[in-house]
Amino acid sequence: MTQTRPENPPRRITRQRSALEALLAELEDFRSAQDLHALLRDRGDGVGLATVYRTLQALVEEGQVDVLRGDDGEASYRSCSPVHHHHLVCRSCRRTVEVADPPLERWAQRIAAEHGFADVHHQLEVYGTCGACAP
Amino acid sequence: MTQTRPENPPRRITRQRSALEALLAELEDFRSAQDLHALLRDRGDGVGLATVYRTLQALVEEGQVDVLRGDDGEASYRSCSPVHHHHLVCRSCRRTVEVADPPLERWAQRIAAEHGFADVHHQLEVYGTCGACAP
DNA sequence: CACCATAATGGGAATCGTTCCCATAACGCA
DNA sequence: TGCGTTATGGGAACGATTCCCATTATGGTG
Repeated sequence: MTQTRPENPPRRITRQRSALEALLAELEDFRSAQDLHALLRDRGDGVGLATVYRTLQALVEEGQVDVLRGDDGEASYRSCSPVHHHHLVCRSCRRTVEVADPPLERWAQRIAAEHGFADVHHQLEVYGTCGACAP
Repeated sequence: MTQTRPENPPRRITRQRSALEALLAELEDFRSAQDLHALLRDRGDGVGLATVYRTLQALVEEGQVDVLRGDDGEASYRSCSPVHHHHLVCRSCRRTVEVADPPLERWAQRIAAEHGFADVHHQLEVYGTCGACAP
């Protein structure tokens, strides 16, 4: 969904970055930056909030992390696979499953073309209530 | 996409609300609240910013307006038809066309069921560059 | 038409997520 | 080990949105 940028500006491996990547690797749901910042602090790997934001941004650009904007505008992050995919998100606990790309590409291209739009890109999220959260 | 709430709390028709609805009816692209606020001011129908936000919120709840969150988290609004639909948005000028629901409902239901998710809902937006904005 | 209970308004303060600034610390190649 | 450069972090700055609340306007009603 996000393209890796062509040039590779030297990116250093710092304790902070490693800590954040490690944390993200363990989580399987979307978390806000503030959330991640707090989790790191609790775990002992304190990282400045500004750094959390910066690093998260970098990870998104690299395509290693997906962002999702909540209805309140707050961004949530989650590590993701490098291939094109979409998400099935539990609206209650935010647990997330990556799902394959549906046969939508062709449809989107056609619809867009019919209206004179080019360079098409789509964005799809599926929301539901997961088994564990069902009453 | 948004359901009309069951009860109908008396909603008064004020000059401000009418002005905003009229403005929205003329526009066919997503605009930020601040944008709409400025447009109203320029046009002579000054409306307080807080009121613009409140009214916009009400219109969204009533299903008369769609919201879209930009990458920067800023919300954009646009009047919309009452039936289920999606959007084809120009990433340059934000001009928007409502497009029909693709044959996705069934796919979403199936995928969700496979993962134990219920009460499924999907959200899809298609981005592209419209004819007028193509280089 | 005047009256009233109540919902709506608006200006400014308050929130809150996110970014900026910049002096200091850490990385990694030579 | 040394050095040029990038990363860090704490606090200020920002910008969108919401809150507060005294004032005003709406829409029945008598």
